[in-house]
This record gives sequence, C-alpha cells and structure tokens, in this order.
Amino acid sequence: MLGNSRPEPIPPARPSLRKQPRQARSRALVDVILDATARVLVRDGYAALTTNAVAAVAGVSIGSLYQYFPNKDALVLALRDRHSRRMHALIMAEVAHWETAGHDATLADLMGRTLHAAIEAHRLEPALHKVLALEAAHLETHHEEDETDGFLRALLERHAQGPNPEVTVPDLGIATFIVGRMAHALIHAVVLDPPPGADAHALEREAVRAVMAYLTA
Amino acid sequence: MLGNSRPEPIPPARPSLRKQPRQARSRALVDVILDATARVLVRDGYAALTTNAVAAVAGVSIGSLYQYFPNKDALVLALRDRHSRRMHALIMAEVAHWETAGHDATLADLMGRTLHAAIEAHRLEPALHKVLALEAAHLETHHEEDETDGFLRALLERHAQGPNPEVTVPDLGIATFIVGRMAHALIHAVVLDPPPGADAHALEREAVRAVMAYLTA
DNA sequence: CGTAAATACGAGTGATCGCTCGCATCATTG
DNA sequence: CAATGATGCGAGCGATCACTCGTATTTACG
Repeated sequence: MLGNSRPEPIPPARPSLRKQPRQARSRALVDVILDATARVLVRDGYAALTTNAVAAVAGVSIGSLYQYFPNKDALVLALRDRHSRRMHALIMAEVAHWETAGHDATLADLMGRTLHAAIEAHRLEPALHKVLALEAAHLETHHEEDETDGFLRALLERHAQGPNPEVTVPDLGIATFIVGRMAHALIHAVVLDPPPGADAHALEREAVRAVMAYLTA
Repeated sequence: MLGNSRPEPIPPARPSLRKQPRQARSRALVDVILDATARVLVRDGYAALTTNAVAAVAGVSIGSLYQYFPNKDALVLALRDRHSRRMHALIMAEVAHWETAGHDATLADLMGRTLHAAIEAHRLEPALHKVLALEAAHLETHHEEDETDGFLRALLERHAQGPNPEVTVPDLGIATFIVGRMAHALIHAVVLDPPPGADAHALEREAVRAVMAYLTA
C-alpha cells in the first residue's frame, strides 16, 4: 500500500459535484451555497465572485463549500444548470398545458405561445440570467440551446410539409439556425435590455412578428 | 509645498491612456502592447490575460506598459476601441463608395449592402472580435452600437416616408431596436459561429432576408 | 555638446484568493 | 450506547498578479 487513499483517482473532465450530498442537511447546504453564488453574482458581478465571499454570504464555512464543489467554476456551472433546469421546466409546463387542450393550432399561434413562454421563463430571474449570459459565457456551453433547437426544428418541420405549407423558407437547417439565433437575441433584448420607456407588450409582439415574417416571407 | 506633485490629482472615470505618447517610439510601443494584448486574449482568453504576460509577449518591460495604461482594464478597453475604430472605418469606406456611385437604391439593396459591409468588417479579426464580445462584455459599453443605431434609424426613416413606403413597420423606434438586435445577432452567428458545413453565402442571404422580411412584412 | 525631459527598465511588494488539512460535531447503525 | 461514517469548520498556506519606484537610457533642443 502506497498510502494513496484518494477516492477520486482521476478528476472528472466536467467539474460538477465532488461528493454526493446524502443527508438532508447537506442537500440543503448545496442549495444555500448556490443561492449565495447567485446573490454575489448579481450584486457584485463575476469578477468579484470569490469562494470566500460565497461561503460568507451563504453563512457556511469555506471548507464545507469545498466538500461539494471541486473549484470555483463548478460553482457557477452548477448554478447555471439549476437555473436552466428551472427555466426549462417552466417552458415545458406551458407546452404540456396546450397539448392537453385544443390541437391543430396555426404556426403563428404556436410560435407566439412558444416565444411568450420563453420570455416568461426569462422573467424568472432576469438579473441572474443577464449576468450568466454576459459574464459566464466563456464557460463551457451547455445543452439548453441544443434542446431548444430540437424543439424548434420539430415545430418548423411539422409546418413545412403538407400541401399548403405555412413555412416558405428554402433550407430548413439554415432556417432553424437563423430562427434560433434571432429568437434568442430578441428574447434577451426584450426582457433583459429593453429600450427605456418602451411597452413590453409591443416589444414582444414585434419580436414574434419578426420571427414569423422571416418564416413566411 | 506639501510635496504632492502628482500630475493627475483626480483619476479619470474612464481609464484610458495615462500619459500621451509623444515621441514616435512610444507611439509604436502602445501599438505593440495592444497587439500583444490581442494575441494573449485570442490565445489564452480573458481569464489568462495578465499584465505581465502582455508585457512579456510584447517584448517590453512591465514598467513601460504602466507608463501608458493605468490598469489592466484600460488595456482591454483601448484594444476594443482600436478594433472598433478599424471596423467602423471599413464599413464607412464601403458606404462612402456607394454614395459616389449611383443613388436612389431600393431599401433591400441598401440593407443588403450594409449588412454585407458589416459582415466583411467582422471578418477582419474574427477571433479577436469573438473574445471581446464573449469575455469583455462586462466592461463598460461603448458607443459603436449607438453609431450603428443612428445610421440604421436614418436608413429606416428615409424609406418609411413618401407615398409608397417600403417599410411597413408600426413603430420606427421599436423597429430600429428590433432590427439592430437582429442584425447584430445574425452577423455574429454567421461570421463567428456558423453551423458546421453551412455555406457562408447562403447564411448571409438568409440573414438579409430575415431583416427585410421583418421590415416589409 | 550639455542638459533636461521623455522614455524604458524590471526586481520587488503588498494584497488577494483558491484551496487544503486537521480537527470538531452530528447522524446512523447495530 | 458505542462505533463508524458523514458533515461541518476555519486558520492559514502557497501561488499569483496588479502595480510601484528608483534607476538607466534615449531623445529633444538650445
């Protein structure tokens, strides 16, 4: 025995949780730490985010923090994951809600509802979302957008077929790409950075109009 | 005399150049330092950007660097300014070029040319532009976008008047906002983050189509 | 050429901060 | 009620890095 009793011989490429919190108190601890991370991030920005500050704001010891997060980036990544999951859940709840109700909506209707749901989801924690989008963009990208793109593509394909297609775009792959980027940018613009004094409803209406105009031009 | 001979009693809010480079060699030095900043930024990212590294890559002393830049942020800000000015100059050269030639182009034509010029400008130093957009977004915003917005608004206004307006959008203020964000996002998507295997020309065409579809829907 | 100003230098300093480690406390299990 | 593992603690280490300051070199200019 060479005395090497490390439980993790090879650190995982994706820095996530170092140790699984088993008991209830430790699970609560992880949540409290992520809450504190969000507060520091929103209040002081990424540059001022130190592990010591997070621990202090969370009211836990720096040692406890490192029981569950291998490094500083893991903290932000975990927070972003939690935030993404919450937004995604919100959107999917909306979508599920329609499907129980009437079917066969027009593309304009579906797109309007989808964008509206996405916009509402962005209003969950807009300040946090803005900081994450602005200052955590250099961290490894996650798959939120991939999922969104899949959803979008399916929606477009469904309405580009049949005898009277509503979607008149030449290339569905490119169209998905363009619409994805457009929608993302417009949602952020409308929710996180609206021009001063503008009406939120009008902005949303125009964002939907922009997407639909492209698809059905 | 209390011996306080500091030339800058109050540090400027905007950290720019600490001292004006007067001689040719010092002007060259500033340029070399900004070049080095760009290289380090592109190669290693913002997190790894240290003033010592920049000085080393530039082949100058750390002391010389601080003769002209009051702090690290000033370095990045100055680089971004230089980069913006170069891009802006490229675009304006294009615009001036049309105006000497024929007039009275259609909106679709003008918008296509404008977006094309912007896209070409983004191809100047795409890697640098990407890093700046992604990792220097938290620094104070500059006025590049304000200028672009002014240009855009003038363009729209010119084509929203008269008996047969090409622009059919309800509110010009909102339209400028929407088009500005759309164009910005699509240009970045097309130049800095195109989907693998996609044709650059097709992407550009669709970007223009998207903008025009919104304006003339 | 002489002198003063401008420029260039780089070792070193002070402060910050990510992270460890040895120990205390709490929960679980038999 | 042990005994064992899980959890929690926080002083402090080690490394990094922005930035200073005293000095050396170069240029401008009469």
